Amino acid sequence: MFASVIIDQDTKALDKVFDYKIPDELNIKEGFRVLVPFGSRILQGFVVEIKSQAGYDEAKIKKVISSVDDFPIIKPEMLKLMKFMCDKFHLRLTSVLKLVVPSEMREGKVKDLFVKWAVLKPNFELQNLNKAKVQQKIVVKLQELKKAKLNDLKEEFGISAVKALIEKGVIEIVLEKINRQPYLTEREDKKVVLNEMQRKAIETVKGEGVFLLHGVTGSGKTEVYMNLISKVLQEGKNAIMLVPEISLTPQVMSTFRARFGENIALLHSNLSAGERFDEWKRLFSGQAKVVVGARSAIFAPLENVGIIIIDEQHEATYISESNPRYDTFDVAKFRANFNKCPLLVGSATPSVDIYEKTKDQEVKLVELPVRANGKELPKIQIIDMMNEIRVGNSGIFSTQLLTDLASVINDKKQAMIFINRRGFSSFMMCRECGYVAKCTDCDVSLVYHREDNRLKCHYCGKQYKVLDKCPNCGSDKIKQGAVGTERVVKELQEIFKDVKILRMDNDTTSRKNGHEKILEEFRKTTPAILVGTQMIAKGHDFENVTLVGIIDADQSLYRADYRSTERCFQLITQVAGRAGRSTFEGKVDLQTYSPRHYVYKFAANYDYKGFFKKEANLRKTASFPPYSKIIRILFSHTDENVVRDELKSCYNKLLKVREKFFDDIIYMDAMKSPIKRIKNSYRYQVIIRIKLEHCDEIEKEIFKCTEDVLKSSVFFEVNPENMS
DNA sequence: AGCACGCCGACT
DNA sequence: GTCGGCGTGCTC
Repeated sequence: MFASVIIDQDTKALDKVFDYKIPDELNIKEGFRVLVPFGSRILQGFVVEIKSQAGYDEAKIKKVISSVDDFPIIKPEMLKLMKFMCDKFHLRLTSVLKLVVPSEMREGKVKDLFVKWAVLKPNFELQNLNKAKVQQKIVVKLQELKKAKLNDLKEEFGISAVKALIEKGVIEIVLEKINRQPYLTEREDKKVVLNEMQRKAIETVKGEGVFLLHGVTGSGKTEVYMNLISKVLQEGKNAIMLVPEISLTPQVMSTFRARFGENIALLHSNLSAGERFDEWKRLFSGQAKVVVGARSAIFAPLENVGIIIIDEQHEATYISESNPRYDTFDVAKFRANFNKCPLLVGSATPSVDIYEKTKDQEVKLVELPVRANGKELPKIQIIDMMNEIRVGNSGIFSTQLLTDLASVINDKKQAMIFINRRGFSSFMMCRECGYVAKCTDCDVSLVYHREDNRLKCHYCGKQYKVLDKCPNCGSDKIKQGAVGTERVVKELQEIFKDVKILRMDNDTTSRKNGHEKILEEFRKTTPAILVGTQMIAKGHDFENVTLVGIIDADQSLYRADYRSTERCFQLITQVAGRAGRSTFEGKVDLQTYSPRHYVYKFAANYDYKGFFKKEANLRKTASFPPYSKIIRILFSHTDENVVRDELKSCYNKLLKVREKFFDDIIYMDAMKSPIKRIKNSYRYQVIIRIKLEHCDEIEKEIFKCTEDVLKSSVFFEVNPENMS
């Protein structure tokens, strides 16, 4: 028999399987970790296939040296998933490998899935050790103790002596499975009374298929998730639940731990590699039956999965934008299919993309239209900042917001000020009339590029001169629209001198636990104002927050992205959800320079369906996803000439594809990437927008065009989240 | 990724 | 003459 082995080294040159002969005495199956001779070295690899015929010159084939474990590390489902991902996202097997196999089990690391005991072989030859004093000592010790932990021996006597004894056949290594201590957590069975809607939702989600749980903020989605997981456990099956990293707060984790006790494995970014590996092992061995974690938890080595849940479905974190680029939803769908179980995605603001799929029942819609506690959603007031300017207030804060802040402080309550500041690129807007510079061809906002002082369209690459006068009203008050957290804090502090004002953004939370410390301080201070970016919009419930201010709602609106309106809607809804979580009434002050934009009307009324209808219509007319497909091919290499040449030859082939499918390809162009150099690599890209009808066929042809790109690394993205 | 093989410069 | 620079290419 022969084994197809992938070598655990993520390079283009090694992205193929290497065939080895399996010696009769070795019991090796698919998914096994093996040692193989590779060139002049011995490397670790993973068996992806067992076959009776070698796909290589048999005279040149080498033998597998040994297996590392006596069971497959990669389970059959995961092997199939790896192959699926390679196909779907055009990845290398070796890249996908590191998602499926924890780093501890990869190259060179054979860690404590077992205790490795060293024992003496019964009939070894002592005379060989005459001169090796250290080795003799080891033997004496082992004669005394019968067995010793291999690592202890290595530490006490040095690696080389131990190694020598193993090579001479004096010591044998015996593996013993580690029995881990179960989790010690008090289980707390809080009986939560479910409402009719929740009960109905729980009943509906069963069998195969994708379900979308659309529930307003505070409608009790989490309770639905937990009940579904309990149900699955009762059936003797396992469950996977994904949440965005940012919402995996200590409170959320303890809620799940209290509910599922030792059945649960939590995978979050604060775990050390070792702790992460421990959880992985508990899942692998079946000790843990539920995994709750961020994106990568979708690769949990659970078998017999009864449900997969993705919370906050619209979050961009579910799309991996580096190294192995993949979309978690597709991975989840594959696993749900394989396990013949439901995939449930939930959100208060589903992506336009998935909501569109509910129309033809491709995704089944389950709704939770009211808050579980029966409370009204906070009132959202749209504040026209153009009007503020007209009445002579050109500051950051509207009179309304300042009045509301003052009354919050007076009531000893709390407020959150939300600032939208993502990335350094920004749009140009006239402070006089609200004009925003847009691309003439694409109807998306232009992005200011500092390095060459130009405005660029991220969809077609067209460039424009920077404006010094508004083309609409002639005013010179046209500038980039970005306000920083620091400035907001500073100005607020000047107005409210004695009030505690906390700041939370990437700068203040880079230290470990910086996040928690600030939130903790905020929690116990009244009155207080918390100023922050995206990260304050998620998960945290502060019962004293009665006011939420959104400073520059337009920021998300005019990002150079067809999805910017959708994001703006999601953001407002989420931020608004922070206000009035408890007994107090909440209010949201939404400041904008374009108050008549349709997104505000729908967001202020919490009218998701209305928004969807409008947005879907616009996308359909403009042929943007989900009514078309955007493919981005990113080339990068340290030598700019190499990327440019390879991109060019690829582009020439693409031109032929365009000729062939002329009516289906809406747009295609090659350009520099907006961030043209990252980590010393030059980045060029091709953007192609195609109609849906023949898109699979066209996609295949497009991928073919990049096959003989040799030096540059090539990445593909479908409907990219951002184009940097 | 590594490591071998290979074809040109300055040195015991 | 050869020791060694790192460019190119292969690893079942």
